[in-house]
Amino acid sequence: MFRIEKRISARGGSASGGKEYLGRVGEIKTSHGIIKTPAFSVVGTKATVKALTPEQVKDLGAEVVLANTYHLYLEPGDKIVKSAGGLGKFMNWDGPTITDSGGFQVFSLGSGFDSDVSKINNQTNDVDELAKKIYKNEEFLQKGSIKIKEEGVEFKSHIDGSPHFFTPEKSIEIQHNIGADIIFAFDECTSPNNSEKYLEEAMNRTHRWADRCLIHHKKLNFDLRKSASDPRPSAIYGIVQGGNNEKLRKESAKTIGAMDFNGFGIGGSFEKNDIDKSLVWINSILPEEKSRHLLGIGEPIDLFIGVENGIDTFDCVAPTRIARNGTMYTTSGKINILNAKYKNDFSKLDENCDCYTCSSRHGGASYTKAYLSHLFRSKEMLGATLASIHNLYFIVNLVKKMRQSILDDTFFEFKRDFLGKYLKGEKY
RNA sequence: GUCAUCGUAGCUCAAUUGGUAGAGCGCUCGUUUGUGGAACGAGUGGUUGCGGAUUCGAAUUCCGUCGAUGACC
Repeated sequence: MFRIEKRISARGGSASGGKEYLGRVGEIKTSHGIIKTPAFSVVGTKATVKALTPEQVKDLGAEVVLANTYHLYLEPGDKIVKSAGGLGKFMNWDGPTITDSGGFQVFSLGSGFDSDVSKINNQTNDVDELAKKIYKNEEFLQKGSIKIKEEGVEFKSHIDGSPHFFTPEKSIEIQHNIGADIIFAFDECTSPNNSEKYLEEAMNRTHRWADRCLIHHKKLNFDLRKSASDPRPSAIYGIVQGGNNEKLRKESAKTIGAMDFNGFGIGGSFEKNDIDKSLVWINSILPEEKSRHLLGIGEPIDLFIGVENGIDTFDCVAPTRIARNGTMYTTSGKINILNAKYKNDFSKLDENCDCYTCSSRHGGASYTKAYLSHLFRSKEMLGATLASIHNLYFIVNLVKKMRQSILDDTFFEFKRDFLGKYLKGEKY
């Protein structure tokens, strides 16, 4: 299902310094179309890209949508999605789809709950402070609102508090009902505040779960081929864990990489400034002929790091989430449209952007910062829509440009030019 | 004109029998990386209409004054 077209040239220009690079351009074939990689998958957790119609999502250039197992299981229920004809039909998206397994919710509703940790660790290096956090975190895991067991994970619904039990088999079953083209193995997404001992324990559990997911997935696909007149079996990706630990990351890549998955997800937490190191550890080990998805990463600088180091697909809520809250990407960095200076600024959001929000190519005047400022200040829904279109276009297109630059042998020049402007001279 | 009620942050309002002024919204700034997030955090902001009096101490009691609202002449 995955084909590599071209690799970042090791000899390509002085910027590469003759180093070997893992980055590549390729294609993933799904039964709902081809994903040209590297590609950014937009996130539509509950079978909708928040604030946008599927037509708008398509128009801004998105190729693939990622939805979430846990959320769709809770509402409206995976059986309803199945009855609707699957995720794509249900939400009126005819392109490729992915579902995440619910493994991230083990983190976000578990040790990440009610705390300010995210999967990117950008916090203190103070050893005592870290020790305190690790202690607090593991205390929480003992008595928190989720319980992690060998068999699976006990959840409490964030909607009504009702109890639910997810096993690897259950997650795969739900994902088959939802019916995305690519599904993920059920894993445990760990926190940056987990101790090494816990990371290892969780990683080994994730590996055992990966095995169970694969077996159950094959069984369901086998049944599907026998019964359906138009079988469209999904592909399954295994997930590499191991946190920010070199030994564990390598071990996980080796173990998961050796299993019979169609591709791989790279999950868990990262150190903000060391994402590239982790990716080199992992992607040097994963079989290169299979595709790799970096879960939940989507800041421009991180996307460059991912593409350079062999990531084929990404997904991230950042573009849509920050858009709804008034932050927008521009070629010269992020701006908060709610800042006072934009009230009277009648310039375009981004002079260099061709999206619906910024460009007059769409049959009218482009929207001004002053207008967007007004929409956000008065909490008008259109603000979220225009900002989401812009941010998604910005990110989806950025990755497309990276793809083209690899084809043109200008990846490093493009990276230098883009980040030079985006970070306004800051070091990267 | 008379009587009543009321004047507290930009706005709407709090403040136990007098103990030295708070909230929500707004405003300013920040955060957001497999969506518990159209969310969250921080900051700014008042000689309590004005002038007196009583008291150790007044947004709170008393007198005067200005203003608002209502009722009645």
